[in-house]
Amino acid sequence: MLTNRQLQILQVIVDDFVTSAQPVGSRQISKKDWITSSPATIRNEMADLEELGFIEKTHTSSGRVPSEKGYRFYVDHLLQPISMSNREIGLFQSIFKNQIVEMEQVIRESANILSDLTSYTTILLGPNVSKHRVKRFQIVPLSEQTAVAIIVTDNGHVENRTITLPQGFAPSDIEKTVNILNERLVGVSLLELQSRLELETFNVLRQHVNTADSFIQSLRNVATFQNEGKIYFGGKTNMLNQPEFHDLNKVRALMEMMEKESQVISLFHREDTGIHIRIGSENNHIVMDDLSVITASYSVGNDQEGSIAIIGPKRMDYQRVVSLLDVMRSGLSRALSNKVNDGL
Amino acid sequence: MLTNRQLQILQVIVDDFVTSAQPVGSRQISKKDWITSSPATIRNEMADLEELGFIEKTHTSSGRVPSEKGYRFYVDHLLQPISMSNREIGLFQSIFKNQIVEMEQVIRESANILSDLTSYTTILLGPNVSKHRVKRFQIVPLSEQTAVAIIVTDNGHVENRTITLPQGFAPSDIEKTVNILNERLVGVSLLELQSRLELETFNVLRQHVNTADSFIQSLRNVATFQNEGKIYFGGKTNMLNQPEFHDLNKVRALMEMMEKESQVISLFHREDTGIHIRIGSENNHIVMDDLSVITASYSVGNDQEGSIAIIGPKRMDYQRVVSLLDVMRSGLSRALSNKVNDGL
DNA sequence: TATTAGCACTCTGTGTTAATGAGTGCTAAC
DNA sequence: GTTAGCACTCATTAACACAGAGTGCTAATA
Repeated sequence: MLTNRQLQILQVIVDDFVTSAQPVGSRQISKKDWITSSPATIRNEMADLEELGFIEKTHTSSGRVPSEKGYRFYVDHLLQPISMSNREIGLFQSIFKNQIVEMEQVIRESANILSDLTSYTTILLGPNVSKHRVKRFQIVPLSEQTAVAIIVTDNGHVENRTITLPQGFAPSDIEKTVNILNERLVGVSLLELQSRLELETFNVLRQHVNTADSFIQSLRNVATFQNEGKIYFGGKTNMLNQPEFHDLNKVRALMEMMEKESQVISLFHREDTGIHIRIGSENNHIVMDDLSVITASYSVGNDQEGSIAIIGPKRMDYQRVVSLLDVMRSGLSRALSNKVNDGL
Repeated sequence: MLTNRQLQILQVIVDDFVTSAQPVGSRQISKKDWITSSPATIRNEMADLEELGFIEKTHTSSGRVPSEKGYRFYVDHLLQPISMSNREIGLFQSIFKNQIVEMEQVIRESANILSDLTSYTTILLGPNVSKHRVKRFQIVPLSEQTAVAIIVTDNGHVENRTITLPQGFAPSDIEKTVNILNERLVGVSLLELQSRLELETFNVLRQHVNTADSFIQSLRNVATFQNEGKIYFGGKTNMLNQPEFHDLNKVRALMEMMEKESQVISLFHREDTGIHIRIGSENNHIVMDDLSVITASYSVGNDQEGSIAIIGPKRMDYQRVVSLLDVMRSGLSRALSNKVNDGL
């Protein structure tokens, strides 16, 4: 168990290092006016904190830097919520107050504002369409052989695919197909769509219209969706301003990581709904060893729908980011839920 | 007018500098076996070439480097088409041969393959929707107050917007609206849609359905499109491997530039249809002073539809990139045109 | 017993100097 | 017109000294 003084010292080390990015020395700590001990005493305490694994030296005679364990302790025990400035509150309200219609726009703007306010990088995982339910099918013919298949979901998302029509497929066949699909599949979630299509409609379709196998295959194709939401970035280049990214190799590694969708998605921990913090190696990804990720999820209606992540250096302003994320999460949830419930 | 020997020397300087990124010295040039002169002679010629502005020294006693004027001359007079390797041809065919349905996927893949083959960055400007023509309108109600408006264009593109319905708007009103829109606006290009909507349909709508001003405003909104195609990137991080990007500030400036849509679009010169090369400061953008951009446009059907750009260091392999771009341009045009004409 | 002042020691960062090497320009010879 | 030879320039690198920041330890102090 840490003594009170040790807690104080750890807190100063983390706070100072977060703002200055420089190792913190005993003299620097002793200067804080709420710290009464002399540098020598602090050095002794620091030696103990180091032995306990909370802080590290970058070389024999340098000041101390928080270790991952140190950050973890800080985050778990020393973090205190802070309130936001008026400017910040204003910015948030500006996204949500306008009667905004396009969900995509709200999300895009949220990502930008978050990254502006934090000067870190924001990743926003959009609502996962696979939970949405089919509201309406539509097939619009483009030519003799091609058409566009459209699915509108209950909260206004539109999916579309180009499909190939069987030879000699008449407009009436299209109409029949659309009717069959709408009769049987409205209300089905996109996740189940593929199997329900297979079980309930293909046979019926074969009976009523001139269906070729290629057409069935096209329809299968229509019912295939990405099983993760769309990814939005904010402030991708903010990271380059952080001193830990003076190393070009790190920059490249991170940029390449962010180009790969699957790797980006693996940064999120979607198990749970609260705010989560992963520090450095806790992310299980070499590229992220010097970075921390803070995630939160927002909901639309009752479902947990999407996630927000902020990526910054391990030396991140955890307090601030956690507070901002919390506000943003609830703001987004409220804004998007209103939009959907708007008269259901 | 340059002598034959001067041409040879300039060519070697550009070619060698392109591959090595190191200033080229007289000895190095004399080693090429098709160069017969001695280093001293070459030095004299180089002094002349420098006086003419085709090459430069980085410092008093360094080898020579092509100037912008030198590159420009090289590109205008010394460039010779090269043929592609089997591997490359194979890669190209792999995109186009599969019966691909989604235009977006073809474009995305093209961008990736181009950047893989060149190890530069590719920007692909997708087809500009504003030239497409309306094939079908559709309005799908989501709730009492909201609906999704959908426009399908003649080549299968789908645009959609969420709109707000006037109070007490009945399903039959929606049907009437859709009918009026389809009767009057099918075949109109998206570019003209806004004005035609204004002139020809709003009055009719006011007569036949319970139209609120907010509804009219929503429809106006529906008819507003981005007037440039969507932007696709390939190999955004390739640039980081170029030695000229060892400078972090340049990296940041470039990355920030690529985040801004308008700046990216200004890189294209869409006046004309051929292959265009802009070298360094010819791009009129500080960030691009050390970079060259090669652009080409592809067409779908008869219209010039989209553009491809490859961004690399000024010290770029112009021959190779021009050849690749030429193949890609015609491949893309053919693939996308087939897709559209497919039975018109 | 806990704290603190003092001091030797360690490591980083910076500025200086010297040596090396690649390349040029010029002159004189071919 | 071409080329060999030579003096000169500049960038790069290594070696070295020195200042500064910080530590750990010891001995004195409250």
